[in-house]
Amino acid sequence: MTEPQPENKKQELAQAARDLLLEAGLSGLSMRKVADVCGVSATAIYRHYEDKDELVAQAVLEGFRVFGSYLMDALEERTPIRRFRVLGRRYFDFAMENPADYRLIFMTDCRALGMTRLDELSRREISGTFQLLQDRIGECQRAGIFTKGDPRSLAASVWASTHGLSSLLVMGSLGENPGEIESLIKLHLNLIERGLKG
Amino acid sequence: MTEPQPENKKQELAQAARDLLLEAGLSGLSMRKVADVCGVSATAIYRHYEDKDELVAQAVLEGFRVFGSYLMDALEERTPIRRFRVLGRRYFDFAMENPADYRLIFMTDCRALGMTRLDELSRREISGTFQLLQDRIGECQRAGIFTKGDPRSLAASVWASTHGLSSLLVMGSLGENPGEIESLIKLHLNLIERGLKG
DNA sequence: AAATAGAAGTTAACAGTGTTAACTTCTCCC
DNA sequence: GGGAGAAGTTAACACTGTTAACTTCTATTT
Repeated sequence: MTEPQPENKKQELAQAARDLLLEAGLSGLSMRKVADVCGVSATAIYRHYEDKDELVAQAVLEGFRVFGSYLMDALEERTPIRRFRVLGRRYFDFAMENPADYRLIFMTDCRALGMTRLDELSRREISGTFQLLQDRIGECQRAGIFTKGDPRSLAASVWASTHGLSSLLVMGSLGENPGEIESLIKLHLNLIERGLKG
Repeated sequence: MTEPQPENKKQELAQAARDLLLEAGLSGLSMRKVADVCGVSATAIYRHYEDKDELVAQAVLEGFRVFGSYLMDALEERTPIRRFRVLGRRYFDFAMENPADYRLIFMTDCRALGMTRLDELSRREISGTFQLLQDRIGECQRAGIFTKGDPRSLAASVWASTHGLSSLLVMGSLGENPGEIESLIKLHLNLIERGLKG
């Protein structure tokens, strides 16, 4: 038990990569820097990860876990409409409280950067989120709260506008004033719900 | 007049950079490749551009011009509501017809990549687009077509959802079927207009 | 016309990148 | 004790953006 806390090197490397990623962005991350932080040579990383792409994907995976935990709060609620509302609210909460993660997950053009693993991971996560939303909309429809119509299309519409607003907020395109931001989110959530009620 | 067609080297370099960018993405672009295509040494580029960031920004600038020309079509229309509708439609047209440009302009996290010039450029363009939209909404309000309310907030809402749907479509998260895509766009445009009519 | 200034190009080089190959070192199991 | 395999090492390769020093050409000025 001479080790500090990390149970194994693989996790320590991923954590170091994540720290660098969140504070300095993709351009601030290099194999040698990660290795230095962990007191190891750069090539040692390749005993644990196939390449940089896989290391980055692993680092971002933790962000996905956090994201998932935010959304899962919605399932604690007891009625369909409350689950739907909390889902939307928690999505924005995640974006505003973890902007660096949000950018990495949803605003990084992985293909253009040649990061295929991270791309796959993101697509899967987006897919999962989409399904979660579609299910919430479906149960609100069955409860007679929302208008009838293809839940897939409705989910696409809702998810698109939610993602769009989050992106703009995270980028700072709509200002930094917390009060204004909150009122934009409220307006948006209202607009969405009104649209779904037909 | 022994030159092929480009009037000067600076433009030729930007065009070569743009070609590489559109076909191979950011990771497929390097100073040496651009130089090779133009039959010149890599360091010659620095006689025309301060650094890679500036070259890339110049290459993407052409994409902004195309984007702008799509949106300007809206101003040809003769009534406020038609201008508003065409603006939305042309936005989607641009995204679907120029996905690589769309990604570069609106889906690249420049800050995380250390590309400050491109970041600035994108912010300015986004800002301009936002103003254009806000003005269209404003004139529809004055014409009594749209509900009263802070045009800035309404524009944010509309622009967010439009950008969000475009992003998802460009990423292929909502499938590739042209018919489905078109109906999603139609659904969305309808939803927006309905929301704005109160 | 000769001289000179400046732009546009060159090569060599530096520091940094991801990644591979070959070699060591350690630990565990038979 | 001996072998296996995981985890580490250094050296090296092929790239990356970028700088410095040097040439070369063109155009203006005297």
